[in-house]
Amino acid sequence: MLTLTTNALHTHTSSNRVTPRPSVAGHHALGASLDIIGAPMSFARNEEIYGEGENAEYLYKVVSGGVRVYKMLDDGRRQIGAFYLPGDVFGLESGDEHGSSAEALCETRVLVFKRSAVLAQANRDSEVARELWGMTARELQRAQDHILLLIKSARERLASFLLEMATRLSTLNEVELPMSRQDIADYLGLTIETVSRTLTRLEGSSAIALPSSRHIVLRSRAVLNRLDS
Amino acid sequence: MLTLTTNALHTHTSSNRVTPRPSVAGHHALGASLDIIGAPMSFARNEEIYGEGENAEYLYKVVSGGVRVYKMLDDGRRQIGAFYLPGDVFGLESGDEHGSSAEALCETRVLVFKRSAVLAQANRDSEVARELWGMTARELQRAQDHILLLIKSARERLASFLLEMATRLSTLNEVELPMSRQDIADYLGLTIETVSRTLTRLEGSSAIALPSSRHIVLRSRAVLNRLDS
DNA sequence: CGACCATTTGATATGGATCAAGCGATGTGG
DNA sequence: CCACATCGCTTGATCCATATCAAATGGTCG
Repeated sequence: MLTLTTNALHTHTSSNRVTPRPSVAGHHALGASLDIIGAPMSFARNEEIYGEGENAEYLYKVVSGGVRVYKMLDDGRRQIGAFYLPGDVFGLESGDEHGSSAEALCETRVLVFKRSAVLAQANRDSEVARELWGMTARELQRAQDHILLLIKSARERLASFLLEMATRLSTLNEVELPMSRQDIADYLGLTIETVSRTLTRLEGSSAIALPSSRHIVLRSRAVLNRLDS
Repeated sequence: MLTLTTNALHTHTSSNRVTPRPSVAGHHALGASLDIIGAPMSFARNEEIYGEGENAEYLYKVVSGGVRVYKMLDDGRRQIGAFYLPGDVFGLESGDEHGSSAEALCETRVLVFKRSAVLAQANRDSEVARELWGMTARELQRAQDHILLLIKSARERLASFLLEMATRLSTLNEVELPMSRQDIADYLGLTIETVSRTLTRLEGSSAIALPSSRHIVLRSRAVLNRLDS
């Protein structure tokens, strides 16, 4: 397996607060692959990590917080293609430039890796190459699931979304959402009002509870799974 | 570059009419990669090429005709994830089983390749491995564009669709669609009636002409591009 | 406390879905 | 060769889910 681990310091393209850390010895070669070392870095809520069209010089792994990756349409509509949560790798493009923009959902720490270093490693080690391919394939899988989401009703989209978040945040029945209603709306292809109303109705049917707007309790996975369609 | 060419005979998993052909000597190693040989095969309109969940033993390249790849939701809704046209490769999955089903849009000829052979080749030749990764990346790109499509209005979706088809069929201003209105609807996340009405309206605004239902003339790319949003 | 931002709630509008019928092309059996 | 069934597509009438516009509420931070 390819493991992208903490470490070392590294300069990033822009004027961002880099938070270097002492080298941790805990990275190790695993099977045929070699770990690659990343520089820790922090982003404030809504801070841009990279922009669409920029040179894809780096690759990122979320340590804490969360990231939205999105595209804008000329008229201002925004489509969030994916959310990345702790443990997720993002920014891996096959072309030389980013096809989307990325921003931090909230105070977020990531590890930054030089794309060229990773690609060089892949050239030497076919296990690493396979792993990179696998990452792209999983992204494809995710995109295809997203397409399937977008043909469902608002209720179904929200149910799917909540179940997905619970799984990815690996919390059993409680979700602490790192993103706003607007982010959810732009991910699900809905308006903020529809998201809000739909959540309220899900609460009404006691599928979920909403102790606070970002904190959601999945009361009945059975119901949500059924709605998930 | 990895080139998947005609050739050889090969048995396919199921009882399909295989149309073997004499070996053509015209495959050649290109750069670091070696060509791989595929068996020609034909499928009738609406014939299944593979089903969701089946073992992904083969990989396909369209020679003529067209293919739809789709997923079904439990309640019968169908989402077409992609259309494949002459020159396109499909059926390449990272996992061992197909995530979608594939069917011929019309009488279709393909070349069939053993997945295991292609993967073995990729192991030997990192150029081939890179090419496979690139194919997956292009699929991802396509899926992301598809997501963007699904948040647009019906008119925009149709405009984008027609422009895409014209490009992919590499016809300047005329498109001979290989797929039905229902296929288009399931690709665009609309109903057949909306597709039909929207095309009629596009004709009304002289953005297109409809000499016959499958034959569409792009009268004004300017208008279509604008609608494309 | 007051300003600001995120979220909810309400009233109304609308694009696309649904239900239903008609139409033209294609094919089949008598 | 025609009568009729079938299929794919279009068109019409109506309905409904979600968008839009607008305002109220609540939570957070200086």
